[in-house]
Amino acid sequence: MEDEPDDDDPRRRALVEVAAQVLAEDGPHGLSLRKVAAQAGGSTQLVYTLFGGKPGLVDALYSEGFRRLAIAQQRALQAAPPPGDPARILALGHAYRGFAQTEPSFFSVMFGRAVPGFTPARSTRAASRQSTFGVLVQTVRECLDAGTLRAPDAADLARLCWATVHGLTSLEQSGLLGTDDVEAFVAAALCVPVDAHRPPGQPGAGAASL
Amino acid sequence: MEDEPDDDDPRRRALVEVAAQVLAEDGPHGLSLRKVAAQAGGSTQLVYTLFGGKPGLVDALYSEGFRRLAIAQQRALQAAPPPGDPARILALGHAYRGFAQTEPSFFSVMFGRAVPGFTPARSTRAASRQSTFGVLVQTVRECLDAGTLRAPDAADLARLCWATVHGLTSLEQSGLLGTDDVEAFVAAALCVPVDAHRPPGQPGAGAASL
DNA sequence: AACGCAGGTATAACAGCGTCATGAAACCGT
DNA sequence: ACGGTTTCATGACGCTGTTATACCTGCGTT
Repeated sequence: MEDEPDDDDPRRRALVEVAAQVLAEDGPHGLSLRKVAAQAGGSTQLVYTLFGGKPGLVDALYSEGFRRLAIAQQRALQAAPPPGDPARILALGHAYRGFAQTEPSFFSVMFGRAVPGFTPARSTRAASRQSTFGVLVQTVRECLDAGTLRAPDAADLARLCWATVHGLTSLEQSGLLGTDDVEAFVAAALCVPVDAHRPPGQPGAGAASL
Repeated sequence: MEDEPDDDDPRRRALVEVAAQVLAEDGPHGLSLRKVAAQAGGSTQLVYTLFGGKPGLVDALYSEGFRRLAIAQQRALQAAPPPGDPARILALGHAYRGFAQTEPSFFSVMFGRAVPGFTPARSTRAASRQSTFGVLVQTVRECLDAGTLRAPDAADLARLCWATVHGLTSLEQSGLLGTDDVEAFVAAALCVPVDAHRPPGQPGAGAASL
């Protein structure tokens, strides 16, 4: 009766690690159960006993992607100014874009329906969302509390920041943003959703970032 | 030697229409050559003679998606205030979101790597982009010329608007935006990238839209 | 210690996929 | 009317996810 994921099962973690490597190397299209199983030294049945099938494995990969994104967020915040500075929000945005560029296959699995039949489980989606979006909300809230940003609701502003950064990143990855000087444009654009809510008289985070 | 797409070939257009129907009904995962061929009353070879393979067919579907999006844009602008009013930009945003909700499978093909091996051809991507993004740039430029909006560059502001709307739409479709009252939030958020660049003293397009 | 039962694993098969080679049929210019 | 070219349908190949079957391993009982 006990069929909870049991995420600490070392065999599960090992298989997810192998699958993550295959995903990173061969892309979402090359992620096949036979390749993962072979590279893990077993048979495809392994995936079925541990994950119930490919969707289960991809679900674990989905979580793993958000876990890595959360790590990138954490590192970005550690290298950023202390809490209350809107530059921290920009740092999160750059970390987001950097993650998409470093792990485009993970990004596609998380946001782009890259694996044909897969839709993340509701609980997985909620948990993954919370682990990364919560950090952004907290960062925004610190700015509101410090008075360096003004907005009616922290979560709403965080949502808007996320959407802007995600849209820029997603369009850039799709090659639709326009090829001329993408880097500079994105760097400048990332300042807008923050500056738009900054009370006047404060120095902006500046377009000199990135 | 003549192997240009010849987009007016009625057989091509018919097959694209059938494929579009299969895509809309069964999703990107259910889009198989055998099903398209059967529904068109032929064999899979048809796709190879007309499109050179599945990527070619999907490439045509990609263009078709942007063509439909352009139509939605056109209709939205016809029902919007005359040129120069920033509300036209909002109307385009709502049309974009409406398209994503009406044709989610097309949206996934266009922006989300929904078909495993497919990447749009460079020329297809450029043409598709121009046909829809050009409209937005033009609409923004009219606002800049009318003085109802102020920004250093029309294309840059248009890019930012697109990214914001696309991010909101994409995250909403992925179920990651947050389930509580998505509609109202999106409606309000769509006003921000416009209001942020509006010279003070002008009445905003208001959050009462949508 | 030996047995029996349960669970996990590997093998092999099945249906479906995109793709391509083969033969037949149709079309078209000469 | 004929010869050449192009197109079409059929079937096969290798791949995919999934599943049934047989084996084998390990644990609890007697």
